Order: sequence, then C-alpha cells, then structure tokens
Amino acid sequence: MLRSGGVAGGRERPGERTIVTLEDVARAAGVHYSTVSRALDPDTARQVNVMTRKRVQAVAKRMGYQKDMVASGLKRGRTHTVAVVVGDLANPNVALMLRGMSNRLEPAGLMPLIVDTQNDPARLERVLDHLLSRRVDAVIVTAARLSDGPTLRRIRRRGIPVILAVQTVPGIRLPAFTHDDILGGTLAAQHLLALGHRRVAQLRGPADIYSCLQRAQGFSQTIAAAGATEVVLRSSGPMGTAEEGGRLMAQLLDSKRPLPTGIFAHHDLMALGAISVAEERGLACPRDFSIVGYADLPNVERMVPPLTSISLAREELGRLTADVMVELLSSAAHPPASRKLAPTLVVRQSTGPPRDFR
Amino acid sequence: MLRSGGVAGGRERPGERTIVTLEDVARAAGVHYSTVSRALDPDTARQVNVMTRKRVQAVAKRMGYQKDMVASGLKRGRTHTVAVVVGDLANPNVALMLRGMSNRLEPAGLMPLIVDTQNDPARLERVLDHLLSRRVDAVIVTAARLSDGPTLRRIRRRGIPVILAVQTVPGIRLPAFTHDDILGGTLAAQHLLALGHRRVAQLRGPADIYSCLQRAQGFSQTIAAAGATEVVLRSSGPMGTAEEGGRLMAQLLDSKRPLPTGIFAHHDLMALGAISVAEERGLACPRDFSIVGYADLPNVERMVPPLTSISLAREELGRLTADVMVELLSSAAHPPASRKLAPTLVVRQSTGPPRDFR
DNA sequence: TACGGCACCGCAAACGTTTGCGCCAGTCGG
DNA sequence: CCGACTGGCGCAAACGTTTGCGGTGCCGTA
Repeated sequence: MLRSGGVAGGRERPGERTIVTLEDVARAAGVHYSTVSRALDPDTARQVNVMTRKRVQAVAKRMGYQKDMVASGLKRGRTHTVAVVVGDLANPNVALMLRGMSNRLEPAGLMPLIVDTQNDPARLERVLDHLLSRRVDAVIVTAARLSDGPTLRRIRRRGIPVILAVQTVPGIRLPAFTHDDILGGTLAAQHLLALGHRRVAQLRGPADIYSCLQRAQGFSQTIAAAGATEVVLRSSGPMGTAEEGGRLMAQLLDSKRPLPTGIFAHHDLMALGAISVAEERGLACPRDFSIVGYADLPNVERMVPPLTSISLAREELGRLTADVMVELLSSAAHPPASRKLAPTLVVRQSTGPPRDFR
Repeated sequence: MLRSGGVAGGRERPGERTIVTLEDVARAAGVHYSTVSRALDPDTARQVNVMTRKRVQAVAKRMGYQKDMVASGLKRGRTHTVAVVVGDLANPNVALMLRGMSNRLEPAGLMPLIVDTQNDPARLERVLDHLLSRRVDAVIVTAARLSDGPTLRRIRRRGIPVILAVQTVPGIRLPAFTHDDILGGTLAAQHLLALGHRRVAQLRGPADIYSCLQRAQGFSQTIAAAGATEVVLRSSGPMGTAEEGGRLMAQLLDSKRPLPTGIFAHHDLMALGAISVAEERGLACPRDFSIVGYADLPNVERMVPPLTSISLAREELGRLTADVMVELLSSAAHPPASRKLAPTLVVRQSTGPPRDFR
C-alpha cells in the first residue's frame, strides 16, 4: 500500500488511489462481474444481450472504469508492450526512427518500452533479462553489434519474438529491417568517381557494427572496380563521433602519401570532425578535398559546407518495423521476411571535382 | 499457430514460451512456494533459514527463475514503471534529457515508459488515461502547455504522483524541474546590451508554452530597464522551427522600420531560419545583425556562423528529476520542492557589436 | 514435566481479469 | 407436449506473486 502525506507533493491524498474494478461496475449495474468483462471487450461483447451491454457500458463509462492492464496481462499472458532496445537515445537517427515506430505501435494498442544500452554490449544482456521479467510481448533490437549474436539467439530461445532493426548480425535467423548499406557505400563511391576522383580514402566506423562493414564493402568494391586507389582508416572508437573523424583525418594528413582527393566518412559527424581538422591545417573542404558523409543528420545542410551525405529513411524504417511487429503479434501468421530500405545520395557542397580537374 | 522450423521467423517454436514459476522452483527445492518467494526477496530473505535460503537461491538460479513483474505488480500494486511524457522524441533536447533520466531510473529498478504526444495537447489526455490503465507508479510530464493545467490536475486527483519537467504551468501545485528561463532571457538581453545594441527584436515561441513566456519576460524586462527599444514578433506556429524563425525574420525585414541590430530567438532553429532568410536578402549575420539562439542544440557550433546561444543543462535536468522521483517513490517522505537550473550563455560568432559601433 | 518463546515454514487468501463450463428460461421442430 | 437447442448470464478456477496467520518443532526455564 502506498502511504502518506503530501501537501503540494506530486500526490493527492494518498490511499485514495481509488481504482474502479469490474466488481464495482457489476454491483452498480446489477450483473455479475464476468458479464461486465464480456460487455466491455469488443471481442466478447456479442455474448451479452444488447440491452444489458449498453447499460453496463454506460455505467462503466460513468464510473470511469479503466481496464487494469496489469491484471489483464497476468491472465492473458500478453502485456501489449514491446521493448525497443536502442544504442543511444540522444542519437538523432534513433530518435527519428523511434518516432516512426511509436506512431505505428500506439494505434495498435502496443506500448513501446524504450531502453537505452548506452552502446554497451554488456548492458544488452542485463536489459533483455529485465525485459523478459516484465513479460514484454516482443523485442525490437536496434543496436545489435556483431558480438551480440549469442545473446540474441538466447532471447529467441526463450520463445519471444525478436526483430532486428537498423543493425543486423550476419547469419542470424531473425527478421531484420535495415538500410541497404552496401548500396549506401556504393552511392558514395559512384558519386566521387563521377566527379573524377581517383585517389580516395575511407574513414570507417567501428568494426563490430555490421552496417559499417557493409558500407565499407559497397564503397571499396565500387572503387576497386573502377581501378581507383583507396586508403582505409579504421576507427577504434565508440561510435561515429566528430572526435573520431578528426583523429582519422589527422592520421591521413600526417601520412607521407599525398592527400586523397575524395573521402568517404561513415558518419556525418565523422565528416564534420574531419573537415574541422583539415581546416585547422589550412585545407578547405570542397576546394582541397571532397567528403561524403553518412546518415544525413538533421540540420547538416546548415553546416559549413553543407554536407553531401547518404540519406536514410529513418522514420520509414521505424514505421516498417512497427508494422511488421503489429502483424506478427496480431495474426501470428507467417514469419516476416527481412527487408532493406534503399538510401539516397544527397549532393550538397562538400563534394566537387578534384583540384587537378579544374 | 505458427509454424516453425523457425526459418527466418521471429520466434522459436511457439507455445514453448516456458516460464519458470515459484512453484516450479519450490518443487525442485522441496519447499513451499511461499518460502521460495521469501527466500528470493532481499527484504524477507532473513525470514527463512540460511541453509534452505541458499539452497532455494541456488535452485532458482539453476532453473533460470525470473520474477514475473506482472504478477508482482498486480499483487503489490506497484509496477516499478514511471511514465515519461514528451512532446517530441526527435527533439535533441528531450532526447538528452531522457538519457539523463533513464540513467538514474534504471539503477533504481524503475523503467521509464516513454510516450510521445507529438506536441498535440489532445493526445496528452488520451495518453495519460492509457498510462493509468497500465498502472504506472508515477508520471513525469515534460511537455506541458499552459492549457494542460486541468488535465494535469485531473491526473493528480487520481492519486498518482505527477512531476513536471522542462515545462511547467503557473499556479499548479505540482513539483516542477525546469530551466530558469527568465534568467535565460536576461542573459541574452545582457549580452546584446553589453555589445552595444540599442534596437533589438525578439522572435518569440508559441504563447502557450510557459518557458517562452519566461524567456520573453526576462529579455524584455532587461531591455526595458536599459532603456533600449524592442520589437516583438510572435510565432503562431507549432514549435521553435527554422521555418517559423524565417517567417518572423521576413516580417521584420519587410517592416518599414530599420532592422534592429540585435535579435533574440527563442530557439536555435528559429535563429538559423532567420539567418537563412536574412542571407537570402544579402544580409550577413554578425556583420549586419547579431542573433542569440536558445537551447544550444548539438552541433550548433558547427553552423555558419557558430551560434551564440543559451545553453541548458539537459542531461542534468533529467537526472535531477529522476533522482527526485526515485526518492518520492521509495521513501515516500516529504513532497519534493521544485527547482530551477540556471542556463548559461555560450558566446560564439553570431553576435558582435552593432555596425555603427565599428 | 509443563510451558512460554522463538525460528522456520506451510496454508490460503488476496490482487483484477479472463474464460470454460454449466444452469436456466425460452423457443422451436417434431 | 416433449426433447433439443440456444442466448444470456453466473460460477469459479485460473494467471504468478505476496503476505498475514497459524502450526510445527525446538530450546530454555520453572
């Protein structure tokens, strides 16, 4: 029981947390509470006479009855809650995707339970256990690292539906809704090649993120096929941060080789960090080198220079994933198939022809 | 039911969602399940003999027992869930605050249930009903509009603790954790005055958001006290968007009066939109006019020009609110007192002395 | 030996829903 | 007029925990 005393506290008089139960309504309506339960559930409402049904519904409404989802969840074994595991809530990409997801889940009566792993793989396991204990109906994992495979399989073995979004893990038998990052890398490469760049560099994101491997693959393949030369720098840092981009750019500038004219950064922030470092050394972005970012962060078009980037359909990915989840939980039909969303290239002013072309 | 063979399906063999109950553990340990319950709850563990306790705990661990929080919630009346109502998940400000909040709630065993109202006041009511039905232990509302007062009072009358964060409503008797927006407005005004601006403008945010009223009050008071002249433009739009900022700036430019040399925008995005519009008409930002933003959005320092802005302690606000919530739910002591966090001015390059000073 | 006290543990009643079952009163076909 | 059926509803058993109460043993003291 809750206790006591609050003046201007967050609570009104405690204890008077007056909840209206089926039994209360039943008494007021002069029927058994099982009848009330049936009358209020659309699926069973036709089992009760239309007159009593109307009456019960009226009484319930008047008394402000609200089904206790906790009790219902216990009885039915369905909590109408789906957990959404994200790597970092503050990442604009995930925020947008979450919005798309919420917009679809809520009308379907599903509540997203958003948990943040802080990009800490160890937390994923703890968090998933906690979620299972809360009896969520399903889990959407948007922050899977390559090393998370065993954990994910373990969860699935618990008999709970798991869907991956944004990130996936190769070889895992789970439906995944991702961006086509190979295509993303390819688009970046094609763009640089089309501008005439023949010496390019790649600033790669963390190696345990599958989508970074994909981006790298798409990019390198396309570059190699065109016979251009590529130098690859690998980030060991946490995520695609500006600091990491700056660090890699510094490496590039410090090397003996001539600076590549075209650069592909695995993240917009990395690109921005790289540009900053270059500018400190007197290099200007579209003039001395071109750079393509990734993820098309909000407001990146207002930066200097406005960043050419690979744009991802984030909200749509969220919506798509949610749609599939709703389908999976309601009809329990065939298992969903994975899908990839095609990114697009957005050309702005951080890319141009290489200097020796002019 | 679904088929299995579990090809790419989200589930393993269906139906075998095998959950281990107290009774299962009890059977395996040769005790009554009430004993298991006691042995596993730290609060009651000392009621059971240390030997049986150890044994039961070992068996429970071996069998992978996990308390069913749904059943526990039904029995105890506490779900260890707090709802967090936000206006827009994609807003970087709220994302950061949520991160701070989650970081404090989760270690305390509380799960944030994040719901997005899409800045639609009508949704607030629906959403709150839904949350009550899920028996959340408390609610944190971060998106309150002035018109939401009655709704908030209604919820509090339901006997559930409510805490406001970021936004508050004047005269409401609920603890609120906000930024000191009067101070924010004052800082902006002082900065412009100190630079020598005597004709200033204010691009105001929506009038039903209390913090915008506060910003306006702090700013106007300070300007008036210095004897400078101010022109105020009111946004009718939804939120502090770039479009809205551009629209107000256009109004300002279209008016007969000479352009004010110093501008205070209620939001960074409004400031950016205003700058864009001005540049389209051949005006440059620190040269022809100065502008101060608000909220210090991430990466705003990488814009052109890097924006002078009022910086808010977002994560800290989240942490603070969460701390108070944890306190409130655990000790049930005195009701918490409201607090305001002081914002700071971050001077970058969108402000400088007025032209006639040079 | 009797008895109060204590530590430990089992019993069973909740919490608020859902739902299979069965009862009752009509209705209908034969 | 009887049996079968049906629509409408009540009964009660779950779902998995928590927890007040009481019952066992066992100890120590009188």
